[in-house]
Amino acid sequence: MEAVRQVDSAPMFSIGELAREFDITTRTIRYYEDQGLLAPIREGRRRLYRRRDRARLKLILRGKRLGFTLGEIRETFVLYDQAHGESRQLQYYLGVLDEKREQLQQQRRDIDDALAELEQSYARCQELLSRQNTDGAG
Amino acid sequence: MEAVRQVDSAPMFSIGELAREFDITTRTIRYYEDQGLLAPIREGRRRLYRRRDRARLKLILRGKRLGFTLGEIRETFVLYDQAHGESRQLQYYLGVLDEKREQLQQQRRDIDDALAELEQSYARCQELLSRQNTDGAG
DNA sequence: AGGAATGCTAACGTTTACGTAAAGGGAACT
DNA sequence: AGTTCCCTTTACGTAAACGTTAGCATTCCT
Repeated sequence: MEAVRQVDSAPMFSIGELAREFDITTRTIRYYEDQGLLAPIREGRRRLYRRRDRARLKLILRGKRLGFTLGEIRETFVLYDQAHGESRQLQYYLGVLDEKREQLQQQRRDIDDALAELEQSYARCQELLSRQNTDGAG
Repeated sequence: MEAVRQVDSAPMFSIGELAREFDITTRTIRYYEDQGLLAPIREGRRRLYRRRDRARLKLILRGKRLGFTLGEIRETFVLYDQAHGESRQLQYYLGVLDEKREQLQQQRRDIDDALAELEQSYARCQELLSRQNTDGAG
């Protein structure tokens, strides 16, 4: 047997499969669960990850690539899950989203700046090299 | 006297001034120096930061906003400072820059994805609210 | 001159995000 | 039956990035 599957044929994953797929350790995945970021179902003692668990893991890893802490990532999950209720909750959620958008846009500006500077360095570097190859050759 | 200045009128900053300007603690700034990221000059025991020290601090903070570690940031500084020499160094530097570009572009994709999802959540949230205001009123 | 503000070093404390054993259960291959 | 995987919990260890406290020197203000 390769992939763990349920009777209803909904795709399920073992912790090892996910670890291999995303190139992280099983320890890391368990730690995320410990921190309230994942909630796989159990088959006996074993963890079974559904599609949505796998999707959340993807979101966690993307968040990490962007420099967010696990705490920040968890908060977005909690908020998202709570955003199906009263008007006050929804209003609050909208505010949080506004802040997040601000932050992401700032990050994009930072990235664009960094990329621009990188290209300048790249060009200067190439110039130096081509000069060395031209007048340094004997 | 407000800003610390040298005889030659080159603008200099105290650690406190920089801390206030960038909304960080002096401890943080000293820590960056400890980690080899900053190298202010001394006037007796006191640190004096030149324009380039301030510029580096800006770069550090931008790097941090993008989720880079202080170690990664230091490496870019070291490489940049060394990139004025032999062909081999320059070649190596170009390779590093290629990797950095890859990474930054990945991050931009992540951000764009995150922003797109955020806008979807935003729209759904607003829809829910407008519905509540419409058929919930009476 | 006396106090407040600023700066210094040294050192211990703290949070985050895991790494790394240790000790064991259960299935499967030989 | 023995070994090999894969999974489990528990728990101690660790690197990074500062926070915090202590004790002391300067400098500014009044």
